[in-house]
Amino acid sequence: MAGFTQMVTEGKDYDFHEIEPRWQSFWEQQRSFRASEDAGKPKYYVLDMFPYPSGAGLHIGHPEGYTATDILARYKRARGFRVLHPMGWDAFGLPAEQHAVKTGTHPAANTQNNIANFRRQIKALGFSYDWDREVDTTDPRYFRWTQWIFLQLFRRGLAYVDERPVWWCPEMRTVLANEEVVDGRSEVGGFAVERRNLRQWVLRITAYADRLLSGLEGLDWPDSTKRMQASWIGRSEGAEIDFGLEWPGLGPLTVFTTRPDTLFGATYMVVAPEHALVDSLTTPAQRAAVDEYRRRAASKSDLERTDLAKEKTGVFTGSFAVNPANGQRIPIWVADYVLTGYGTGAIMAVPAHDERDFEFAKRYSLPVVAVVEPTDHSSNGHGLTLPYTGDGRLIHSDGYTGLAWQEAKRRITADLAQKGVARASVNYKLRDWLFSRQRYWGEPIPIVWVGEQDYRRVAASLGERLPKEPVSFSQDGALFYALPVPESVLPLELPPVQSYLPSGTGESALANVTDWVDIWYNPETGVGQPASGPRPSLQWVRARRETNTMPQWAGSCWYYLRYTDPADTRALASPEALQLWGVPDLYVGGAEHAVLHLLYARFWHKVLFDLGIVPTDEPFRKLFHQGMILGEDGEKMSKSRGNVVSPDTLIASHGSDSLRLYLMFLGPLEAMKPWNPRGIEGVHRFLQKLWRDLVGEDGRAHPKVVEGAEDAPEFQRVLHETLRKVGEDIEAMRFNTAISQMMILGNALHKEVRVSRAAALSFLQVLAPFAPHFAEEVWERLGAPGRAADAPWPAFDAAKVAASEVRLVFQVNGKHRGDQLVPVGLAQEAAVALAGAHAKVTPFLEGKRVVKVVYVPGRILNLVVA
RNA sequence: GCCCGGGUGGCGGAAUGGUAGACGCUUCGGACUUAAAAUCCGAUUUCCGCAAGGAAGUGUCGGUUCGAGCCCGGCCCCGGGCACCA
Repeated sequence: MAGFTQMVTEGKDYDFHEIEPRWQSFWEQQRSFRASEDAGKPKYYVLDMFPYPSGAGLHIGHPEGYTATDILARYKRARGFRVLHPMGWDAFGLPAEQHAVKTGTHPAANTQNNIANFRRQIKALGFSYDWDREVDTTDPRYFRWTQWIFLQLFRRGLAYVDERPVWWCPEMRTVLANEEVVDGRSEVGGFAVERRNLRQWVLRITAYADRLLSGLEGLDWPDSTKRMQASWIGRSEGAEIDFGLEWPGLGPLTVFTTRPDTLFGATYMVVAPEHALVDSLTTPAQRAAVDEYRRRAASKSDLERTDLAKEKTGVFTGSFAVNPANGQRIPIWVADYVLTGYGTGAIMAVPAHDERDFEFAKRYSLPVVAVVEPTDHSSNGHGLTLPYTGDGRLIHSDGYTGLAWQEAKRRITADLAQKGVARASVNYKLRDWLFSRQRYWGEPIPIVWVGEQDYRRVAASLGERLPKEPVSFSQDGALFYALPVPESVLPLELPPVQSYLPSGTGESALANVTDWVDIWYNPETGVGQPASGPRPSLQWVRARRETNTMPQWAGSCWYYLRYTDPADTRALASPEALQLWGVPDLYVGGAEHAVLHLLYARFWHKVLFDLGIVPTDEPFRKLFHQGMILGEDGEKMSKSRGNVVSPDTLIASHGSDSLRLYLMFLGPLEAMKPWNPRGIEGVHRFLQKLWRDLVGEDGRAHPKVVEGAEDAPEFQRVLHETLRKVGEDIEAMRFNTAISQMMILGNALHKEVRVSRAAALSFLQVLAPFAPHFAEEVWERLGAPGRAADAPWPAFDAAKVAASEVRLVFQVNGKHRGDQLVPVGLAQEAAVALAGAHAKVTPFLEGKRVVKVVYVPGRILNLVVA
């Protein structure tokens, strides 16, 4: 034993207060868990969703997932893998900014304090992270590459600006994304929000919709998560159909429908209040009513337009369209149950076969024509309850009547396409990703805005750095064009500001830093100088910096790549590192990220794949969600309920090994489960008992642990069963049953008078991933060489697991009537004979005839009697 | 409304279609102690029984099977997600 092995703790008691910090500092000093880059070993990359380092500190939910991945990381190392197991900080975020607004101190200061606290808490749990690879999304050396990725998106035409209605929170004076608005209030803070149009950066994630959907198939993810992503993407196949208008000058009114087969049942049309043709379609007589309706719709929040819109409303425009199937004149209505953002913002209404259209038609007494009836329906649509949305064949549809609806859908689409009035079409619910925030504490978007003439002048020299279609917006009659900042000046850092409060005009605090925002800009070098100063030379152009910053999702979209090569200054990660580590083999985190984070990261990853930067087109092959830990009362933990359990408190009272064990013993990792404050006593007692059985009065090996002792066969059986089961359970992430089995072995050990040292050491090895401090400490006390963590995983001996005798259960007509120890491999005849002689069984056979024998060797013998 | 997941002792939970309740908590009894804590030993699904033993039992109703917590169908309850996406 080298170096460190002087026993600091000589005590005979299990003193975790001394043991745990001792091993933690040992690991820290030795940097024991640096990822081995030995290419001769198979790699295993196990990733946790990195936390947002909040001021509240670690929540009990964090170490739940982290313990699971740590067990896997330690287990895989023992199995000969080179393991990448990193940790970092998703540190941009609103709370830090709000804190900065309140205190006037830079958000980075508070963020670094929180990180330090999180790091301390995480280290106190003894996780085997490679701390040399820690990443921090707010570190300019990190977000330099977040910005770099943005520039790649920009140049590929995947980033654009758009004036669009977004949630505006007057209280925070900032814009919120849809996902931050819950029930018409801000998710953080619970403030009222309203709609407001603002210029926004948007990422064209819809361009990847199909690949994001089809890519799900090969992933080892929870089905529910895959389903959620699929329904979020919401692909639907149908057709765009042109309806002629009575005023030909307007062109056609185009709708999207998934049911072209119901075209003959279209009895009216609906356009969204924001539809471009509403004005032209409105007749003078209807003008007042339509204008009033549109005004009311505009002032409604999304909440009112969706959740509360139990009763559909609308107004007639006064115009008619022509059904291309039968030439019928059908009225065009405006109604807010049709959404602007989906399809064409207009629909053909088929009340007989759509619940929403049916409801609307009833309310406004519009005609209802059934054109599909169930196949097994014998009458001609009489007695059919409408709306009918099920399977069936067509009726009242000239030329298509009698066809199954799926076939009719194909034929009608094809026939209309032939005439040039329809096209097969695919639509997605997925919308482009709003990618800007009017906030200070985020990655600055590396863009400057210049006038049209300047853009033309410099565009040629920028070549590939620009998208094919320029990104521009107009303001007060002038056009502004987006120029990317050259990669050479990245990172583009946040300038100091007087106040962190958003400007209040819809821009971030950056808008107030005049010398930073309004600049003379050199497009070649990317250098900016205050516009208040003189123009350095004619090469420089007048520019305004982008004042939006990126949303919090940005940094978490690619952090798993940075871990492979966290200090690289030439690339987000070197091709060698990306080759060496690839993508995570396992990703563990909460189901609350099932859609957004995981979808956004997949999107960026696919773009990076298309750029040839990453070797795979999916980032997370295998995903696992740990379940939430509820409070003692079965409710979600929250400060207001006063049911929050703190890791710090538990480490102080029972130690981190006990906490780790209990977190895993609570129940299946994926299950939602309540915290039981008494429960941790159980696993703590298990460790204490084991200590007393292995460590003697002198603080060294217990006298019952004997080198070379012959272990009792039953003890050997339990030991090898444990070696087998713990390994299998870790692989399957069934940590709770692995711990049960170790407790069974602990109980068996306790009953033995003498056990071999080898058996004790094997036990410690399988325990080590769960309770690493304890295992190392006892390993050393027993005088074993090296570290438990470095010893190869103990193999189990199948021959020792098998018992020579098994308990065979006798059943009569499927009911348990007795049992008996029998030799393994007992023949059926012998088993039947034993049952026939068994005192408990014979009464049930009395006077009966055995008509069937079911024999499962080693398990049951079932005699079916008549 | 639609799509998932789940209902097992006082509690958390175990159970390749083969002894339901492993393991732990709780509670009760015993040992040790002046005493308590800790520790150790034992019991702990319900009902009947002094006992031996018997009967019932995995939300509910039915089905498949020699045998169902597990498979199939209906219903009830709980949790999660989506929610005018045409």
